[in-house]
Amino acid sequence: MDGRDAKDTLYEQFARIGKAVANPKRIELLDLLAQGERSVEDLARGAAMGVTNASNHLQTLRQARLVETRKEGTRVLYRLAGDGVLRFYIELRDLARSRLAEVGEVVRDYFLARDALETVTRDELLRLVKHGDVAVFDVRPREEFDQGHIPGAVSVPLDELTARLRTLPKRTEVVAYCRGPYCVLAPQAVELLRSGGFRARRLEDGMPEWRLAGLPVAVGQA
Amino acid sequence: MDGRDAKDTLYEQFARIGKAVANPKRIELLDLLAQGERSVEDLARGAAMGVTNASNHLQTLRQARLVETRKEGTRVLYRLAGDGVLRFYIELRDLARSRLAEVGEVVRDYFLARDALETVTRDELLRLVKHGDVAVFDVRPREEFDQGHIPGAVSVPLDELTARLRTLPKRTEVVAYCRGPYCVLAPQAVELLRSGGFRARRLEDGMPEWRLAGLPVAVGQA
DNA sequence: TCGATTATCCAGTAATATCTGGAATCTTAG
DNA sequence: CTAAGATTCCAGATATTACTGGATAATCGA
Repeated sequence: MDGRDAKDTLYEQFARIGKAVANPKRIELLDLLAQGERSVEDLARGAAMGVTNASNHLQTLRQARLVETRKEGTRVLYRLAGDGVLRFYIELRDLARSRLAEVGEVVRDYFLARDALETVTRDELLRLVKHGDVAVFDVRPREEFDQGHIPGAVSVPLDELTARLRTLPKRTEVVAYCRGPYCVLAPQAVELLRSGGFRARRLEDGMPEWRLAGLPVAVGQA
Repeated sequence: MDGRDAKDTLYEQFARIGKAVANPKRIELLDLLAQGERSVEDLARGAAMGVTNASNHLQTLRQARLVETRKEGTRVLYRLAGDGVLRFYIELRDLARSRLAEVGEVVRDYFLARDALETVTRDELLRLVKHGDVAVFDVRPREEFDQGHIPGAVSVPLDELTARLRTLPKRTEVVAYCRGPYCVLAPQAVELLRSGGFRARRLEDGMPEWRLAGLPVAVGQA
């Protein structure tokens, strides 16, 4: 075994991971999977692509050992292959953050302007929940809520929010959270709540980061 | 701005980072740059490729903002663009670690069998140095030592080690370190030292990890 | 067992990446 | 100002990747 050959093999293994995240669609799939396991068709719909194509990308991710599968009846459920993958994805995302400053104004505003809305850190939220001072809204789709949510949070998908406002006492403070820092659901929810006269903030990031921080997670329907 | 367009742009930015590390040679360049800044020709030699090719890869890395440049006379010096890049690289490397178990026995042994040799953690080494109980050997090339090394360490490139052994008291314990967990310099040094009758161990990882952990770094010739 | 549903496999095509040599650019030494 | 050295730009051949649509395999409910 030559030193050069060994090195080549080593860096080739590293590059396998790199190749897996060299495609925007595959990253979007990883982002969806960070919320919990999902079927191929579901993922294809979520990432706006054909089922065949989604299946192909998922195969690629599986060969790189970033995702794992489980069969349930006629469907194949994909999930992230461990927390290491999530840590890696978050590191990638944070590193790419500075690049967003370069792309068009429009995109920048779409994702970054929301930082202006006041956010709550995980620790703050924990404290608030413990004192019972706030209502915590999980504004993701209900299936994602069921797969894991912050204990004490209630599932309020965005399209049900308006209806829910009518039964909510005006003086309640609300903290909304969703998939992560680039998810637009929580910011939209906060906007809706504020225009309805409520005090509302959003969690600075989302469910995956909460779980990765080792904080408690509740599973199943509330 | 449509939500789909915005998402596409977002994930495209993430994928730019992915594409940058989708090639084994580029990863090897990053690995070299983790030790400090180097010129194009130097990097090309270190990664065993043509200068033109190396320059191309470095351009790619620069466009992804993973590296930055500085001109010095007729040469261009490349360096990592901040600690975020190093953190990302380390996360990638750790994630790829499990894949090494799949490749041939030969490669696995070349890099992983060395784990059998007893290692020292960073905290242990700090304590040992403070008590003055050990000699710390930096077995990387001298240029890398000059760009940053553990305070109190002496530069002993591998090819000078044998000569150095003659002036070393037999009862001295030595801790050797090099570029990182996949670098073969320190393990080879330990082997040499032991076969010469010395007590020797190696640091579990290398200089970049030491620096990233916020531990003190000395610059310049000892 | 049969039809419906879900996922994967299998070409074929368009697009992209990699590597190589030679030419062009820039900087310093003399 | 000129020559030499270092780096980048450019053009090409080759290989790899991304996506599409049709065919195939696996599973479930009736």
